[in-house]
Amino acid sequence: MSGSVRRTTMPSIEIVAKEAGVSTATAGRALGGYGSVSRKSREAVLAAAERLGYRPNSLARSMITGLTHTLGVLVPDIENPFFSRALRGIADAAHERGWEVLLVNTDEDLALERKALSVLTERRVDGLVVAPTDVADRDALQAVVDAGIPVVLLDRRVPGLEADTVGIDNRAAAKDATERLLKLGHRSVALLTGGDEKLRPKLSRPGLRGVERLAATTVGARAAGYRDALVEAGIEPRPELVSAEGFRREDAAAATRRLLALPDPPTAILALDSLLALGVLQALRGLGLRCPVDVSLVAFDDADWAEAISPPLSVVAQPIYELGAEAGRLLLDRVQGSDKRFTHRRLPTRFIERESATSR
Amino acid sequence: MSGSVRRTTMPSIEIVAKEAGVSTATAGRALGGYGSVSRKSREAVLAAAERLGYRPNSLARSMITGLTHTLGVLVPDIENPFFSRALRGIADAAHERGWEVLLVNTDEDLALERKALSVLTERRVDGLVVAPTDVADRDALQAVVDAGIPVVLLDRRVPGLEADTVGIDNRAAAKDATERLLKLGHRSVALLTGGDEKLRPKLSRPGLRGVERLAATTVGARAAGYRDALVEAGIEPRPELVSAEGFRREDAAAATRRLLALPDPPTAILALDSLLALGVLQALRGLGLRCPVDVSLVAFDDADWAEAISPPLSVVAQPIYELGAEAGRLLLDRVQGSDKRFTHRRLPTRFIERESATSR
DNA sequence: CCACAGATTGAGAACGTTCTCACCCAAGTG
DNA sequence: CACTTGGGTGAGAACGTTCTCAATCTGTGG
Repeated sequence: MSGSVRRTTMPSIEIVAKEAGVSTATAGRALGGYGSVSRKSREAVLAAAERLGYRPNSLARSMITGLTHTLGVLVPDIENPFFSRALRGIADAAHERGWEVLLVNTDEDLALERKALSVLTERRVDGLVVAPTDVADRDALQAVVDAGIPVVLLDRRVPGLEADTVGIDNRAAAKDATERLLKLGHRSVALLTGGDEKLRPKLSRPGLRGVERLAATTVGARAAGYRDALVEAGIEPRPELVSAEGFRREDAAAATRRLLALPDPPTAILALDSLLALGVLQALRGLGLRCPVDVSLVAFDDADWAEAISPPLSVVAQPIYELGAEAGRLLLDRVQGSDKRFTHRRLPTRFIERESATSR
Repeated sequence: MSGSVRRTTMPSIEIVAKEAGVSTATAGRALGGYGSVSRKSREAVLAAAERLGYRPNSLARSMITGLTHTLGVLVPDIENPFFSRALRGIADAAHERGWEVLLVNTDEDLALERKALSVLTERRVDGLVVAPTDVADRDALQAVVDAGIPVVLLDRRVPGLEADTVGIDNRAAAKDATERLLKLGHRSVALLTGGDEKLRPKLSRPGLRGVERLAATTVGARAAGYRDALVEAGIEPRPELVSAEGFRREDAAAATRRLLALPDPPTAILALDSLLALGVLQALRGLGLRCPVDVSLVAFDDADWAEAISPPLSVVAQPIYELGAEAGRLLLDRVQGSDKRFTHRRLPTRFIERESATSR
């Protein structure tokens, strides 16, 4: 432990008891509101506490009760609007029932995620909401569960883990979005996954079983849905139209330029999150092309700017806040002793048609 | 305490010690890495710990050391990109030195802020980063400081509070932005503050001393800077061009429509945050007006979409991440015993000229 | 062999709560 | 009057660590 120890001067229950002329047991009862205390004692204790500026020490309380009233929350990137909105939902659900939130950014880094799980376990959080990194460490998560800390997974799933999950039906949502583009007459639709380059070959040419395995991750499930729509429409998926070249805006811009330079360029693009959509728009501007007249665009997530820009963006809106709130509620139910079977809750998405996708 | 008590089965140091055949004191030394332990004992203890899946209980540790290694963070709205980015800075600074972050959303609600301060005090956080609500409760904050918990204020200041503060020079930044619009030939520049309706009369007609008092809040300081620029340019400020009609996008859109319906409408608008700018853009679209040919626009904060939309938005960029990181570092310095005088750090802003503001 | 420094060890206190348990006492009951 | 009932009370254990301190062990130099 580095650093000098700061010793605060906050009075303990014992001091308050002495001041009030009663035992610590009675003072504890008066302050904690349990057991039975005479009116006289209670008033004496409360007055003494007020006078001394007594604040209960919740650490000591937690030692006894075995509850920290703290929920750990692990997200890859708090700056991502998806996670900050979901976090809001989690925090609200927690506060509503008297819990606080200990937040850790994992930065999409597996080592950090493992470290965080370890730290939060030592802090004895009552439960954990985890939005796992794409390659989440099943064993590390299972170890937490085995230690008696319930876990709820948000957005992404981890096969084989004993935990509740909350998310959307990614495959269906992506399929629906793709179908809408196809219905508008687009025959060559590109997919911007934002995923890692390593993922790309798997996304574009999954084997028969490959598609199923893919569907475990969020990106994978959406890619599978995109594929589903193409196949059902009798269109042969073209690997070069599936891009997994990074999740930053610049990556998406570069990917867009590459796509539009193809001999047979796409006439529509499906972006798997709103940051990627920004990259597309930026690239189009740079190329002197216009949306939707030259290229149609549909994105996941209804960012606050989606409605305000020109053209207003057509999006697949997820109930992000509700996802977080539901995860929080589910977790607190477990913490408070629910022994129900693990549930996997899929909340409905909503396609919001604006002006960025038109018929060809 | 509501809910049933979950009793985890995690082994304590005592169990580990027994398994290893040593005393709890020795086991503690071996596990904690303090004091001196023979190689043989240490190995026995570590092996036993591994076997039993021992995880130290940081609550018990905190009881003894007086340090929770936890920083409390109070923000009005975690969904606001400003705060989520600043939070990222705080969290990174904290993690770097081995601290965790307990996050509370105050929702711009004074009662919630007070409640949160109380809860975090009881949790014995080692320090607090607070982005106070506009009408922050000085006394509640001072009580925390008096209880021995150092506080660092982020973005907004609270006059008379014994705390470090980190932010930008709001008055100068707003003055600079306004001057740039004036230099482009605009003579009637509107200001969208996003503040509360109650604030408006104060903003538009501050008395001589009023300006000084105003400058204490972020919105107030920026309004003062806007005024400074006008006055220096010899332009009489027009109260009806200063809008404080709410901080949501729709509020800004409505305000814009009102402004442009004036007999002598503004030719340029300065929006005090990026969400308000979105409202302006949305209103312009609705009115069939174009930016910048019909109305110029400059906003605070370089949102991710600012560069990608049409036209790319000219902005006053704050070093948001650095503000958070600096607040975190300053706080940890205090926690670890720095007794320096309170500092008020102003980080530099940067005007990014893009295409939303042109000469008239 | 003895004295001594330094490493190693364990008993037990401490942190600030909640919980268990026995005890006291006043008020009722037969 | 003896006997129960139950609210009110305080002593002390418990939670799981770290810290203090005295005791024991080890090896070294004389």
